[in-house]
Amino acid sequence: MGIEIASTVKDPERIRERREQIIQASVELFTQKGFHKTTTREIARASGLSNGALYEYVKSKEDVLYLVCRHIHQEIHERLADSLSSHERAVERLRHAVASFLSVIRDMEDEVLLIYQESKSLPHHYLREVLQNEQAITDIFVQLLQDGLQDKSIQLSAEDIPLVAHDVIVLGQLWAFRRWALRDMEFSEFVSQQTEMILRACRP
Amino acid sequence: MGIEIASTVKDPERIRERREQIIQASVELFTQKGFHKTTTREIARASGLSNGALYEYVKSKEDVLYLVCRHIHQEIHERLADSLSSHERAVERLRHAVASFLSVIRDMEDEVLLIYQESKSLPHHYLREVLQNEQAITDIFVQLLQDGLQDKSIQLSAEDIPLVAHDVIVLGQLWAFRRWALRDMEFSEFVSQQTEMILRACRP
Amino acid sequence: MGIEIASTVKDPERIRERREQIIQASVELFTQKGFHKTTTREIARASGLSNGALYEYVKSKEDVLYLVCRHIHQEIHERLADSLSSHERAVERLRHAVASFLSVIRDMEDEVLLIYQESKSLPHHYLREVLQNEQAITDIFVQLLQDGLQDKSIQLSAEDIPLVAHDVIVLGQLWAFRRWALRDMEFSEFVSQQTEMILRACRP
Amino acid sequence: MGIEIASTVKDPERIRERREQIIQASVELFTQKGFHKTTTREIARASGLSNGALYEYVKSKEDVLYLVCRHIHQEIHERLADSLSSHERAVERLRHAVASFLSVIRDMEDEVLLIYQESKSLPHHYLREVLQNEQAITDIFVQLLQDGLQDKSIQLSAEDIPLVAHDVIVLGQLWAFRRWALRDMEFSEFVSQQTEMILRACRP
DNA sequence: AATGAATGAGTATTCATTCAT
DNA sequence: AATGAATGAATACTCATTCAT
Repeated sequence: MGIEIASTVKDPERIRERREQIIQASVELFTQKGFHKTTTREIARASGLSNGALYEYVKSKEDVLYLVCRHIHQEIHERLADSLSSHERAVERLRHAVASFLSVIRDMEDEVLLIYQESKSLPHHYLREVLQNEQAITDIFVQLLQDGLQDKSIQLSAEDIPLVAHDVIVLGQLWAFRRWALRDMEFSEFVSQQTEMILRACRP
Repeated sequence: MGIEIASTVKDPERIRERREQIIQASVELFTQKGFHKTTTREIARASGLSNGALYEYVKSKEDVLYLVCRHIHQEIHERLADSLSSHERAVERLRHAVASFLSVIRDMEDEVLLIYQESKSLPHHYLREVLQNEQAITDIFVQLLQDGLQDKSIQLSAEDIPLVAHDVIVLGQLWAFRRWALRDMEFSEFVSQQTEMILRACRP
Repeated sequence: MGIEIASTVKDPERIRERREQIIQASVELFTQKGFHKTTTREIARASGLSNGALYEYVKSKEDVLYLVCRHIHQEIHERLADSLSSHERAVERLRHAVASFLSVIRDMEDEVLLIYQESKSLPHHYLREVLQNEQAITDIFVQLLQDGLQDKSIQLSAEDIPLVAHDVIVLGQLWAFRRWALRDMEFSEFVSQQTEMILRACRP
Repeated sequence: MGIEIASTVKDPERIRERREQIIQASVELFTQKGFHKTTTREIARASGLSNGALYEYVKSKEDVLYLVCRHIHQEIHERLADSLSSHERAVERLRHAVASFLSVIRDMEDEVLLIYQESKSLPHHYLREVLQNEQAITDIFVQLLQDGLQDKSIQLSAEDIPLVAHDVIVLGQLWAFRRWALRDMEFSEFVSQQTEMILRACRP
């Protein structure tokens, strides 16, 4: 899944493990210092690898950024997908999904910000992939909205759905990238307001 | 207004002109290549200045970034403020303000993105200032919402207003930073959907 | 006296005045920060001149250093020459000269150090001149020693005189360039010890 | 011994070797062109290292200067200490030490000058160390003079000893930093005169 | 597979000097 | 005579990447 990254190492399991280390270390570093101000030496050291070993699992610093972005998206996607409820009415499933999504955003504030701020440094082919992953998350809400259309628990014209789905995403991400403006707000308050905002869009 | 940036040049008019050149050139460069990948040489050359002259108007590369961010915010703020209508009912003034804001975002897509992606590279004291400017823009909508509360054309609990104002901002900026997902959408379509979304939040 | 330094300014009196300012400012700056770490801008500013005006009275930064070195030597030479006493016996005149010389060194510690540490940065033709000035000061002691030979108040073989004169100089300058080692020593103590050292060399 | 200088290289033996190269090259360069006019590129190239490799063995240009000064002092100290004779009477040991010291100064003219002229460019903590090393050399003579006091072969009041020791040093260094004035003098002549001067100070 | 030393291109910034006004 | 803006060469230091061992 995603773009294959070349490695000089044969054992796939070892590759998996080492890249796991690299990703853990890099998320930490990138969120703290930013991609450009993090050196590959720092990445190697924090990953428990030597300078040279790093380049056996990755061909460039940009590869690391891609791995990190992909990993973050995977985690968000997975957590969101896992939380999907099985209420009968789609609108209820949506309400739950929004709540879950907001929780994920809260837990992964720094990571969400990281993707927004650093993904522009990705080579084009990686960026495309990353945007697809972002879309895949959005599509979860697209699906829920379509379900709602079907079961009539949501009132929207079909062509409005894509944008509404994006709206859901950014209304959630707001918690991450306007955090500086929301210092005093309780997360629960945020959840109820944003949920209300979104659900209003789904009523006639 | 804003943080004073030292210059070795005495003539204030000349400083204004040259910094104007620097800003124009840098917006272009930063939006195309990003702040880190742009060199000061490129900035100087594109500004029509020599390497040395650049540093007579600015003390560091970060100064340039701050000037750029401030400039962008000023332009957005000004255009938005100028467009405020004088309808009797606040809700109408809000509707117009949203429309204007979205136009501004459309015109300044790259600049909006620039601030989101590069402002993290600012030294702390500059960043604070930049965030204040972002807040100042948000406050325009805070004011409109409060007006609406007053004249009863908007129904919201007072404590919800700040977040709604931020919602307005990100629902607008969405056009800029999720542009890749909206390739097929007409701007007018975007405007009407987002306006609807926002106004729904203001009704009982 | 000394090497003529070109100037684009005609009025010799004005040149004298301005260079006086330049020298005063530069002695201060060079002793504090060293020649290399002092910029011509600083020199100009501290001299009360504009950047450009500085270069009307001097052709290069090295010119300034030369002016400074010459000025220091002139002052030392003058103060030493002025203090020469008229005792009948040369050995007494020598004793007084040594005392005067040590006073001058004490008063001009920083300047003496400056010449030792920075004169190597002078272009060759200036350096030669500066060394001649240093020699001229030494020659005052050469003369006194020769006088002593003549009047028999000093016992030395004639060929030893030049080196003894240099010894006098460095035994005096020691106060300046090993100051860090003499923190606890009274100047008067220094004077009496060094005088004794020198006079012993002049006895049979 | 001395201040530890950080290196990114692990193998201590390699560090020793490379720094040796760096020191050799830098003594040459610094004595010829001075510290400020020598570039780090020149240092690297003359050391047989790449630009980057230089900075694996040293963190700054000032580090190189410190290494050079320390090396010079070490060599002087070692050669002087090694030459100490075992004559019964301290005054004889002193005479020999002076002769050895003067030989060392002659062999290391440029290096002695280098320390005098460039050590002011050292960061404070390095300068302190360098002055301590200079003092350590002086202390060898302090010790000899004290021995002489003990065995009565030298007549001095105890409190005069420190300054006399410094006198010995500068009377020796004179050969290095007033070389321009001593072009015609035989070194042997210099030795006998300075030795005589010093020994006279030690007699009643 | 791993190490870590080596490479060298790249970059922000400074500053002596010039020159149009 | 004076100003001060402009120039552009120069330079210490960094860091992604390679490669011998």
